[in-house]
Amino acid sequence: MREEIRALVLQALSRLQAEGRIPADAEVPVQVERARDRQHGDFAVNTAMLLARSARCKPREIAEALVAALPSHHGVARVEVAGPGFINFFLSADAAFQPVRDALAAGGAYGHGVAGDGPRVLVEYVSANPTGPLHVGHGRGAAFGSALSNLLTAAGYRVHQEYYVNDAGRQMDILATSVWLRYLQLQGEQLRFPDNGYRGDYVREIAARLRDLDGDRLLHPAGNLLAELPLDGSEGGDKENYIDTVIARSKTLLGDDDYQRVFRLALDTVLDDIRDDLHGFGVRHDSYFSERSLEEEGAIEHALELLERGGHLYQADGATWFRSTAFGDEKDRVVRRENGATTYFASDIAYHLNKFERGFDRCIDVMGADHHGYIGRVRASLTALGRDPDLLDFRLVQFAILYRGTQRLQMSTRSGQFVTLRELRDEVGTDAGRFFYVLRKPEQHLDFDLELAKSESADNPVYYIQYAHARICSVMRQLAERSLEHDRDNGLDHLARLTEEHEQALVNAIGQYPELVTTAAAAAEPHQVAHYLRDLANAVHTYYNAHQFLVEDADLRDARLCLVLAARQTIRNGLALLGVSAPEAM
RNA sequence: GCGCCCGUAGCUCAAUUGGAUAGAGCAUCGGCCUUCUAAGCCGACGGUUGCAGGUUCGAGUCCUGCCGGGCGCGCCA
Repeated sequence: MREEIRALVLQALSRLQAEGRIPADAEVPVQVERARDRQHGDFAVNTAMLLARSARCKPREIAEALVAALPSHHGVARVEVAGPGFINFFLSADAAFQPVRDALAAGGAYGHGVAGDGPRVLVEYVSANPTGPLHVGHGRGAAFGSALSNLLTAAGYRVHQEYYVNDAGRQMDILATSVWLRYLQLQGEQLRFPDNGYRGDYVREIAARLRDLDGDRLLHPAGNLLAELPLDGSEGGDKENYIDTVIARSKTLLGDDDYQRVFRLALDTVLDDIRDDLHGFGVRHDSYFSERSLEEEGAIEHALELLERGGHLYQADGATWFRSTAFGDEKDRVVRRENGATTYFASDIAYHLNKFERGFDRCIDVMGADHHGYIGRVRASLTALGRDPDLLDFRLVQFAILYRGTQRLQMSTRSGQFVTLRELRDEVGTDAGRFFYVLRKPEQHLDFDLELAKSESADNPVYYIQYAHARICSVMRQLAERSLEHDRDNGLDHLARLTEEHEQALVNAIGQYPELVTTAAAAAEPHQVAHYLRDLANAVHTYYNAHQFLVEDADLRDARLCLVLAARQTIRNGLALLGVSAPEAM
């Protein structure tokens, strides 16, 4: 309908231009927006106001002229000029009920574009270092990225969801070494654990598994490991230097094959756990992309070579630098260290280049807001490589601050308080967890109150929406109990009986869903879906309280049931985008 | 110091991306269950959108400068 109104206005415009009422060269976008207020009809057009200057004429006069030139249309009942020069469109009753017919006909596809023919987009999210279980801090990125992916899919994009696995860095060596040290302790070796080692229970569990699988094959006397070590941080030394020395010695003592054995087991175990955790949270990536594979397949050298060929690299202080300042970055960045190793940034250049080489039309990186410093240099590298940096979007997700009632939770690993995503899921459930994480726009800090998320009360917006869905299901159960049946076709034939204000408000809300999906997808803002659903649920509850659906009059009853079933379908579709279930009973 | 993000009702946040009288929830107060689930509904109270300028038919939204808060500024990942 929106498009049809647009077409009508365009026709009126060209008529006025032909008559010379407005300049022929005036280029004005015709924006059809949904009226906020029922008083202003269904749709509003602001074209007259935009034309005022170039036409040197009062907006209201242009609006009057436009209305006069407007072709008639069966879907439009009435057109008014209002306010400073808005043109308000009132839909005919028949056109106004179209959303009900659409929602019932399309079912799970209502509001969702045709799948599989849009641009290909890569959404990268979570990408947490596989050095331990997911933290509640990762939960928001997971919920956001997943909802965004669903939203883009619904809007017609072909979405590929990816997790970038940082399996190549020093942190991974610290993990592997931590596991081995715990393994040695399990075998009865006496040694002190490094300050910088990973101390979580999961490290001991991996160590125990290593012992079960490999017995004492990897056992080395602790004496060999501990001989002539520098002082650790708590001993007055440098903890970074200490752990690096322990890592180096572990590699020497174990040899390449055995060290890799420990490394792989640690990585695989942690990654399996992360995957399982995400699945439990309704989050599914299509692929896990290994940073190490970039190295192994020469992708990093490939990227650096391209930069070199373009003259974007130079040598200084023994290292190789990328002249990112030439592309707007604050300072140049090292890509190859003095010791010959490439940096994490070099991997990132190669990874992003790889994304585009795989043929995606667009890429979106969802990451924590603390990584925003990375945007400039990654964009710079893409530009240097001859790619269009505007095809890569960054969505920064701010931290979530957890509360238990009014008490703010400290989320340090050390405190042993509520820290993992799994614990959060266990406590509040996937539905509430996912909903609360995406309730706020991503760049806004999020206060996540566990008590509220758990509460089965009116305060809890998740239940409010789910309850609206369950109530409609309950009505249908009541219908069956009364040995009545719903004749859908009869209902659709009598939609005109739905004349109550609450009914029109509900139809209106249902009709907004398709454009909401489009808008929210374009803005990459899943929170719009959450807010929309709250409004839709409110329209359902209000209607429910004001009117009986199961009335004697079969025509009216069938029509009302068509309306609430359309609402139920819309709630279901919207909740699915957020990864939240739509229970039939509560 | 430089860069990015954020300042909206007592609290937590929206605002169709520049539109009409800035809206919800919570909290407070007052109503509604003999009727399809009260996890619901209706009403009241609550605002100089951090401050000061600017841009235009129109600014919470855009530009400038302040004030306040968060994050970032490694040959770490």
